[in-house]
Amino acid sequence: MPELPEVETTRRGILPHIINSRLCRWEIRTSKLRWPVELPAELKNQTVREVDRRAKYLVIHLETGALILHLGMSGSLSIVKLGSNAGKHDHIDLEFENRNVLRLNDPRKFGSLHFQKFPVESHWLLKHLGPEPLSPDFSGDYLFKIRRKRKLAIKNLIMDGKVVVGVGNIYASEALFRAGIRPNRAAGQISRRACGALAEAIQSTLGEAIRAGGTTLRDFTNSDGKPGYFGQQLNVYGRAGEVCYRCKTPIKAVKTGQRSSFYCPKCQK
DNA sequence: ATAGTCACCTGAGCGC
DNA sequence: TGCGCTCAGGTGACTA
Repeated sequence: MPELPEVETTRRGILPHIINSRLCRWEIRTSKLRWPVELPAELKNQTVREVDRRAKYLVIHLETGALILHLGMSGSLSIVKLGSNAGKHDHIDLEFENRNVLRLNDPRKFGSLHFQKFPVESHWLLKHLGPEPLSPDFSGDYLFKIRRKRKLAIKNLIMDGKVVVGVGNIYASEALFRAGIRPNRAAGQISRRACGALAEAIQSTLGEAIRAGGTTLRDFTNSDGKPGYFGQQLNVYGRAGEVCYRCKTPIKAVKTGQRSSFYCPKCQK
């Protein structure tokens, strides 16, 4: 269930349970995820130095490199006690010397796990990623510049990881609502002013969602402690036919690319 | 180079 | 209860 805020919430949730602990063994029950999962023997007994995030990838720094983990569409991580029974879609366990087990569950198997020696950014999955939305590298001016001559829908542009990372289908619709821009407007025709509003909307939407996810961190080790957008107010996503909270106009749904988008025809132009 | 489509996989929900 | 269809939070690979 992961967009950037969920991945960030997961990062903060697992961090205290594995940091400074040694990875003593692992169990790969299903290696057939998005790409074959195979971990080199050299990882054994390496200590977790840091748990980081890049885009929607969790980056678990060890001593000679890092694990790069993606949750795909349906992945989730939990911390369980050594020896606890694995369920149907519990594909991978990473066992630590403190008897904590980091367990990956992923029904649809779109997730992935790789190991990359330092420097981690050289990994092919990370190499071509655009700026983090919450970093100073991402701004209205940047968006304005990069959007030139682009004919695709603005929603597709902000969901392109080479442009900016971490904006998934839900938060793309939500950010466009905040900025007052229809999802299928051609990117190239968005004004400088609107690009500024959109960059801010992306940052505020993601930032608030991270803060909302943070409230569930305490329960992280419970398998049902699902952090994320269910607790949070969505203005348009999934609300086709219901009325806009702001103006009472019915929310519309459209397809942009092959994904559903939602918008208020009055608040968004 | 860009834009659009397909593919990977499982489960839930719906109409019949 | 069962069948078949559609849809779902992601994203690399492929095609035109």
